Amino acid sequence: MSPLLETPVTSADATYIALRNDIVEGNIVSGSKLNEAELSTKYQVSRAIVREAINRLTNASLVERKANVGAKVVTLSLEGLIELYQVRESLEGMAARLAATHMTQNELKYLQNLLNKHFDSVKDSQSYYQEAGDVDFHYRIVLGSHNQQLISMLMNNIYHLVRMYRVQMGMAGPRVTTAFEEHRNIVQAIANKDAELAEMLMRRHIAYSRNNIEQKLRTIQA
Amino acid sequence: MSPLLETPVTSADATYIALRNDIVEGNIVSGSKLNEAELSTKYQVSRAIVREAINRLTNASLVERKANVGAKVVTLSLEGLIELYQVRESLEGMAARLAATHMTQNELKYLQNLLNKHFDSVKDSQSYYQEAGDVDFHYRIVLGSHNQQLISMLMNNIYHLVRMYRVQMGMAGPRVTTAFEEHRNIVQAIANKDAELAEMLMRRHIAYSRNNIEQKLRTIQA
DNA sequence: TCAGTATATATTGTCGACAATTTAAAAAGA
DNA sequence: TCTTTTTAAATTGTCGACAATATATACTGA
Repeated sequence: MSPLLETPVTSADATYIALRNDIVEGNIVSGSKLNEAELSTKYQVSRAIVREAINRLTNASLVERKANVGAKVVTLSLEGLIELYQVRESLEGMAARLAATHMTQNELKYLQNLLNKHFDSVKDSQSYYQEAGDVDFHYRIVLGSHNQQLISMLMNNIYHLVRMYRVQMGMAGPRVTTAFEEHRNIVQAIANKDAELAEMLMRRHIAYSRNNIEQKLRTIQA
Repeated sequence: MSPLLETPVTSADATYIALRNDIVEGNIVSGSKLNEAELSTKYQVSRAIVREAINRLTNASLVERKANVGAKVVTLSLEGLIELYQVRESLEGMAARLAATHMTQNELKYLQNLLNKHFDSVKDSQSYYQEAGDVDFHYRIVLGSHNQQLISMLMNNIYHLVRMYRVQMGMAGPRVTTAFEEHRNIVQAIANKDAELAEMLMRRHIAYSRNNIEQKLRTIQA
């Protein structure tokens, strides 16, 4: 599923992943303080390990740390979500542009295959597929950019926060069929090696998503 | 000078900054291994502190770490530089776009002032100003985006690596007058609140820089 | 001589304890 | 009663030591 199947080698890796999941899933509530000693007993590792995990999460913007005071789980907000999507639009747009020229035939095939499976599920209205399928779609294009800097930023940082917003603000979401159309056009542009168009379409795709989410949230708040 | 004057509060902060500088400046050569015990005695702190510093540098892409093996200073390459500039183009383009709508009057004034000073130095051909002035210019626009995610990425990660390339591959560089023109047009677009244009001009500005550097490097290698 | 194995060394990963700092509670003064 | 100061508790920052892993060296057998 996830193209980067994380294989924790060290104990710190495992703790990082566990803590990250608990934060993303909301088991540790957004905004709450992270007590190192507490987490140490919870995950059965030394405080040093917990500290390392927390440090990593700080770079991923899931946690905010203040010297001599401690770390808090990031507070989710509409503004934060918008900022996040602006960055996504920028980076994933570039990823699509680069994918258009750098993607291999095999990578492209995988993507088209994914699209077909996606199409079937849309047809049968198995909307449950949408979530994972959408994630994989975006992952593959990012990987297709072959830009390590870009890949690292999105995979290690941005996407975890995106997931956190998705899970906790609950946007499994409609837009299934329209999003599919957009995906199809993006793949087409990449297949045609039209970098300019690929970037533009990806940017619009994400901008639409952002608008959609914003609107949804506003109606909830109203 | 640097808008974000780093004030190290903890010993780990100071060590991180010291180590980072030594890497950026090339005192510790690109590609070499980082021995924790060695650095521990060098900076007069415990190994735990050194480890934390190394971890931070890993996220900034200045260091690569492999579990149970160790950390190496990143190896500079033309490909790496190109990837870096692609990311810059993407992110700083977005920063300029956002700055056009989010920048305050004071921030804009500062920028225009900077431009004037820059103009004087170009006129007097004090090219030494160019370096710091260029850096500050880009910083201010990024800050003007008021997007914390964007600011953090560029300030904490990208720019350190950019500086490392600048220092070690030695591109104080010409392009003084042409770059100045480009800067002027970007500021103009921001002042006019023309987000679209601001982004486009910033992207071109960085793309030009990249081409310039690439060309320079190729001639050296040839 | 070389391949493979076993041993020794060096280096990273992990831990518990102490030091420094912040926060909470108690005491003192007005 | 309220503000300020002092004291105590809790939490983070730092350290040195031990455990686990990887790398280098020495050894064995063909």
